[in-house]
Amino acid sequence: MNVTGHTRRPASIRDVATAAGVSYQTVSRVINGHPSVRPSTRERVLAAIDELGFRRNATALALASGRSRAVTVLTANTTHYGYASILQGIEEAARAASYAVGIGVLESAEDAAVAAEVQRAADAGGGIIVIAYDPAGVRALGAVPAGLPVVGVVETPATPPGGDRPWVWADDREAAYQATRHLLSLGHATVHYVAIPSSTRRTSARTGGWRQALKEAGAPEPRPVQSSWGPAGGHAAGLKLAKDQSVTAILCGNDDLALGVLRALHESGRSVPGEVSVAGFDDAPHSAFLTPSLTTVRLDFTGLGRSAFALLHGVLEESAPVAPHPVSVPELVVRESSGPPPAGA
Amino acid sequence: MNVTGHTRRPASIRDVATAAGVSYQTVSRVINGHPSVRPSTRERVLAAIDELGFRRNATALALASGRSRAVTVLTANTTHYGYASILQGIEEAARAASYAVGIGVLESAEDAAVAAEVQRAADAGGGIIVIAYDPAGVRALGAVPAGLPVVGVVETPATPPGGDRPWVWADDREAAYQATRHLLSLGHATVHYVAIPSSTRRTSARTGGWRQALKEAGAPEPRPVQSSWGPAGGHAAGLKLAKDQSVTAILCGNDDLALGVLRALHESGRSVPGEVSVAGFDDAPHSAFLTPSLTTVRLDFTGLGRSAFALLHGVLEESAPVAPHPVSVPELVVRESSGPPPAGA
DNA sequence: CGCATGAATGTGACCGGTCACACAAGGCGC
DNA sequence: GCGCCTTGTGTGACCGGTCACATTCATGCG
Repeated sequence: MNVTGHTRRPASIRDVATAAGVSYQTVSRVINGHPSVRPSTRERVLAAIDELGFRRNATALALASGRSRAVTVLTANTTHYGYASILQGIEEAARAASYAVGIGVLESAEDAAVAAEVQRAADAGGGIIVIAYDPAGVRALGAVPAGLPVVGVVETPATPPGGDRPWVWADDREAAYQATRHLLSLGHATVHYVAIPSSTRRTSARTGGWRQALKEAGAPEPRPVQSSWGPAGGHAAGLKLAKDQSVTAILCGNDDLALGVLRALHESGRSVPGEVSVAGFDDAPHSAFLTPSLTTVRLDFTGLGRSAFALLHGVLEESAPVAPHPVSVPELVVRESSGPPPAGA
Repeated sequence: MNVTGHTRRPASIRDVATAAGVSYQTVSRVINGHPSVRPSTRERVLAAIDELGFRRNATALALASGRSRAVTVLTANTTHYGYASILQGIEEAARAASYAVGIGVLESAEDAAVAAEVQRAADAGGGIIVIAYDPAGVRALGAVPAGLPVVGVVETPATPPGGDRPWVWADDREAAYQATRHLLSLGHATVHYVAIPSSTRRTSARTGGWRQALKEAGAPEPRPVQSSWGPAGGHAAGLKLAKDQSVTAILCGNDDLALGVLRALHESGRSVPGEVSVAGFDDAPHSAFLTPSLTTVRLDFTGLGRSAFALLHGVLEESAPVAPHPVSVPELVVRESSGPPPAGA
């Protein structure tokens, strides 16, 4: 090991070559595991590498070979539970594969801003993963120039794509369906829905699953309440719904929204689950500890992130066969916030 | 603009040079804003750049010049509110300065694993920001080889460092002090503390602020309850404290912990704030919407992240003067979860 | 025994930029 | 009219790897 205190320029393969008495190309062969290197030579080179503390320069590798072992994740948000968990999953998988992970935040959904951010991601080299749950993400996915390796993390598509499309998704349509059926099965006449901002299409996957469950049960379909991502949005929506005495069950587009709704119901003097049942979406870490604890549907966001990376990895390197990603089954988690409707209803 | 559909190799400065009828060096001068280029020449080059859709190759730039306009953030976690917010702040500032942001997660605090992750960050080139609120982070900060540009985001240091040290921190010591004084001022005999895992030192900054407030008030100092980061840890700690009828005020190391404590008190039949007051730390987005809403101390994590980047930016480029980062003042947010102790106590 | 074959290694060019320096043309002072 | 400085531009080497090809030497086979 290099123990000299000087912060000298790090050793290059030519330094190693000189130290080992071979050509730089032989060093290159050794670090790349090329078979036709005499064992004794390999030994000497490895010794020199160790002695000089050589590390292969990632920048030079990227420039010379074109491959860069890097992913850039484009996302509108890094703090919300779902987004953060997907990012975590990507990072895990990327680290395991020795890939570097970069992030770019889509602060605005405006076309020019999105395009600029996509450009930056493209400049970084390597692959791109776009989290396309919102308008900014959807636009970014669309703005990625053809030919670049990219994978989208999207809502459940209306019709499953050809199987080889570079997209992954959690089955949030099914999740919404399950949650709605759960509430209906408790005896509620219908279920109201507080929606997260849709990705761009008229009907988001979550809304679709909710609607389907209502339709199958012959329940009336109330207008969904459009909201934002955070608890404040849920709070506002909750205050509105609380005024309507006929509302006995509310499904929320995510757990943060549900939190706001719970608070609004509390402030309006309506008890949960006595008078109104509430269900969330995502099973965020805090949901089990709320009072009342929140009935919700768990989605495996971390696994989704891992799948996204695996798919991209397959696109970037021929090796790993691009198995169509396993859509994990959402899991209904029944807690205190849902129960039968009040007797009078 | 290049409108041909072919995914051809992107244009290099030599392509632009040929198109504009100049040498590649002149193109280099134009894209770097070098003054001595005849306006008419500059014009022609810019036209060629536009026509070919030329973008400067970041990898080649990094290799040739040594500067890489990139930051890698090393952190033990990306999903907890504080960490995620710091990351968000860093990203914002980095984006504004046209820097790429990479992340590396310290999954284990084990020395070898930490060292490997630090190596990866170093390999990426550019600067490093280490979030050192926990043992893994602290070790990573220590493992960064001398000579590399690095900034640490740390707990309030016991004695403010020389002013030019590449560290930033929020005043969490003061924040804990304020929260504790608030609870004492309501009439509580003392305040119990549920601690997040300390960074490594015996006494964390938060613990120190709490202790100081107790000491100044002449209040007895109960043993802090060591816990984890998430609500589950707070729940366990809360169940223990709930059994002790003398406990009337609890300060928690963060809002997630406080959430778990609230739940534990609820399950134990102890009312908040009637019998027990609870205060959190960080003012996470959901804290205002809990029932009861959570008294907490707000820390500007996003601003902290921005400061960290600004400091690193100053280290990497001589330009921006390295103003010592402004330690923002924590803000006590009094909500429903704190009140006077029960009459009998 | 001569030659094709393959293993082990070396040489030069290249990736796309930057840097140091050379060089031509024009303006100015003397 | 000469030298000198400044402005504008071009040439070659270099950053640290990879790639394509050349070279050397030992081996197998007709």
